[in-house]
Amino acid sequence: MSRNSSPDLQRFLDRLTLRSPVSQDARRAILDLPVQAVEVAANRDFVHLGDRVDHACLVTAGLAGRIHQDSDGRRQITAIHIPGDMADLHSVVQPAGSSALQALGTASILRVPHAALRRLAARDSGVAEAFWRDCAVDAAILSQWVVNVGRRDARARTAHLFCEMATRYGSPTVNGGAFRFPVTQSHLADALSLTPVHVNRTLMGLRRDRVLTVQRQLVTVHDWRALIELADFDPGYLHIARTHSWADVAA
Amino acid sequence: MSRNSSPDLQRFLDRLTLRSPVSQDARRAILDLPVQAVEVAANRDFVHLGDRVDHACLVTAGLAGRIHQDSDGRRQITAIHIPGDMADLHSVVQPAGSSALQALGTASILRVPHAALRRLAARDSGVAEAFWRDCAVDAAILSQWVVNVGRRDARARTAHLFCEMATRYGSPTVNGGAFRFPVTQSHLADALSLTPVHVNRTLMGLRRDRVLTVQRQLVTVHDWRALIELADFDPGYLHIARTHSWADVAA
DNA sequence: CGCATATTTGATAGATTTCAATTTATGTGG
DNA sequence: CCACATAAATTGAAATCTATCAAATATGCG
Repeated sequence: MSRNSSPDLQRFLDRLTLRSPVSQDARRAILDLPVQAVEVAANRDFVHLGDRVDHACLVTAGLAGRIHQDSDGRRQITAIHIPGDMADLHSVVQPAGSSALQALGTASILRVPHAALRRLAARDSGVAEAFWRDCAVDAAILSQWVVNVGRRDARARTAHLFCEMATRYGSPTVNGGAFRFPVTQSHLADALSLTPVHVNRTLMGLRRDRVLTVQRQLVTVHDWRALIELADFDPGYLHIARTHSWADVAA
Repeated sequence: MSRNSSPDLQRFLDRLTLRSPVSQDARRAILDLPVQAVEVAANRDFVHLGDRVDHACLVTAGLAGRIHQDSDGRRQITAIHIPGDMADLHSVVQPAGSSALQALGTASILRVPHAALRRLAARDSGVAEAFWRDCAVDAAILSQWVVNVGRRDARARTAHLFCEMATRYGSPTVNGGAFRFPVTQSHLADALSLTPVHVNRTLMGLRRDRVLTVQRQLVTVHDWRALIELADFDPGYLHIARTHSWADVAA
């Protein structure tokens, strides 16, 4: 277990600070958190179904998905985590998970012991609140996924996922409308509750209509306005306070 | 704003205690929480979309639903809360909601000021953890809803909702397989991402096959084993520690 | 180059929606 | 207690979206 004020912990702290005030002491403590680096091969679980874990997983590279699987083998991804996300911060208060975490493509993880996180939260109620708040945002995202999967057709659903991911990645402000999103169409199908075949057709439709293109793992949005309109997307639930930039884009 | 050690706060405390250890001091403090009672007419929002609230809502009678509505007017319920649930405990750390809370049928609510809840959580890290944990369970339920809506057909989906609600109500242990669930088929449709017409047909199918009957607002389960099997239901995610009784039923 | 994985294509089947109408419950005032 | 108004549940037929199955093509990688 190493202690390193790595850029990875810094990124986690930045994410936290985006939504909650964090004291100077707490910042230092977070950057000093003990961590253990783990590399995970593509489509490998790094938290298994039913495991009782004693650490949370900070994604530092690649993507992590929360995977549910029913007894007939049907898969459903209920969350996608990007670098800087603590994929299972909630495990601090609920170590026995009812789902697995899997690398979508190769991924790098930093294990952070629950003990250290708890100690931090117990000592500083501001940190406890910040952690709780981040979990609340994850829950808000989950609500949107229910709406997405439940009430939008394949096209709108797909558009909405791309809107969400773009916003979380910091696009379009960052790269002028393109962002790397290293998932396969099968992963998308698992996240969108569609079949891979239908994802393919939906993506082709979006390309045909000059809304966006997905090539390799690069998503290029040609028409943000159309995409947002299609998805009926309102970024408020992400609490990223970047709404203004969206307004710019959609204006 | 009255202070009453009402049975309603007691029920909330019981729910909390089910999942987290709560100190004697904290128990007293919770029962002493200031509250304001509100009656809500059927299908009326008591927390409006976009509202910034300064209190959380404890359901004391009836049912509360978290409602999302897209720009085309399609409705989706993303959570159903029963008496004893704090329907928006997360609002303590995230007062600006992206969804509304609505009474499904007439409901009674107790408003609990955020200020009082925060004060409690800040003073006692055990309480903070208990609150956080309850939110984590709500999120786990939400995950299951994504799976439900995304990957199960109408019949399994409906069965799963009834399993969840039965477990949360404390059935089948309590009433030998029957529980009051005062929602209309339209409400069910909104929760299950189906049309009211299809909910109706699905319920009739379940009745025909002697799995369960819904009459008025009473759900009577005739064949728990079949229901659980249909739903592919595993109650672990609810963290109610009542699994043993399910085993009895399903044995 | 050749294998494994990912994407694309076509045809058909099925589940659920949609629309429109009817019947049945539920509650209320006379 | 009945008559009425309203909401809820039920029914039928047609339309639509998405799944399923099977196969072909493309792509990445050793």
